[in-house]
Amino acid sequence: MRDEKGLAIGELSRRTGVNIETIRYFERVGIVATPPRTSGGRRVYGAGHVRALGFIRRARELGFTPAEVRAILSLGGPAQASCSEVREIAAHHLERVRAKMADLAQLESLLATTIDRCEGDGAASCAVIELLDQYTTT
Amino acid sequence: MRDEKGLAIGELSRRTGVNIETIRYFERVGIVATPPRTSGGRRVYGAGHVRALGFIRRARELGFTPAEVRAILSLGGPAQASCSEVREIAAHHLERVRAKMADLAQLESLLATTIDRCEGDGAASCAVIELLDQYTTT
DNA sequence: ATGCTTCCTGTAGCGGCTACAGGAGCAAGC
DNA sequence: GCTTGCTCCTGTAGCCGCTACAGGAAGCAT
Repeated sequence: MRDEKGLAIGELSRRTGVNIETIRYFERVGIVATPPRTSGGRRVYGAGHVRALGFIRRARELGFTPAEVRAILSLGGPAQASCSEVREIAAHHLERVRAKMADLAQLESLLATTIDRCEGDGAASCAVIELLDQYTTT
Repeated sequence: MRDEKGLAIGELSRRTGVNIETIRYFERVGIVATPPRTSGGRRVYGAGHVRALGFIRRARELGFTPAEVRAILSLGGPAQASCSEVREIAAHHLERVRAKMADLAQLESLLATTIDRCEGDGAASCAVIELLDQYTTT
């Protein structure tokens, strides 16, 4: 099984950095294609699987949600997916990233000024606690 | 039970916006104090609980992790927590927020330029797919 | 007493994995 | 051939932070 065209699951795991259990999990839930088996029942993976797993990993690193990854993979994966559809998914993702950035920026300034107020003087009340101690929805 | 000093769980839920099941869950896992009970076995909440739940909710809205919320509550909650300890937790949180912002900024520009490259020309290969299709760890 | 609402406990589900246990495949050494 | 030792197999249960349900009891108004 040292042929390029037949990897055992452990080897696939090593090459892609994806946990063995996770690979089987991906198969179970339909994220990756079910590989063929040896006569003894062991999974045999090919280059396509290596690519797909690497793809999944990369996409998750880039913050794509599992649902988005699924969507791209269901378009045929990196090999066949249509450029425009993938681009649309990425564009959505970009929007989300930007929204999150805006949220965080607001939060950052709120936290920073509050912490600063607290640090400045040793007044009776703690600005940070006050900040947290109001449950009216923002 | 219309006394200010004795709320049923439903009323507490309504006032704080925290799900009834979640309130009981918080009790089970030790996030909030176990309230006294009526003779019939029903939980009776007071102003302290209202405050604590509101506090938890607010802190979660502000992105504090459950562990951080727990930490602050274990300092005695909004009422007794020490200003400096709370401030330290908040400062850590602020750091994390800033780190995340930096990450997102990088991701944003990567996504934006990649999507843009793809949009520009109808070349053979899709820049977005190429971006995703490399599983070497960043 | 009868209904109606609220509350109680206990248990199971979600997603996205991860971690076992207990058994079988398989290659290599002797 | 047989044992050793690794990898792999299946199935199940655990993690977090909740949420949802079932089946029953409390409590209030009529």
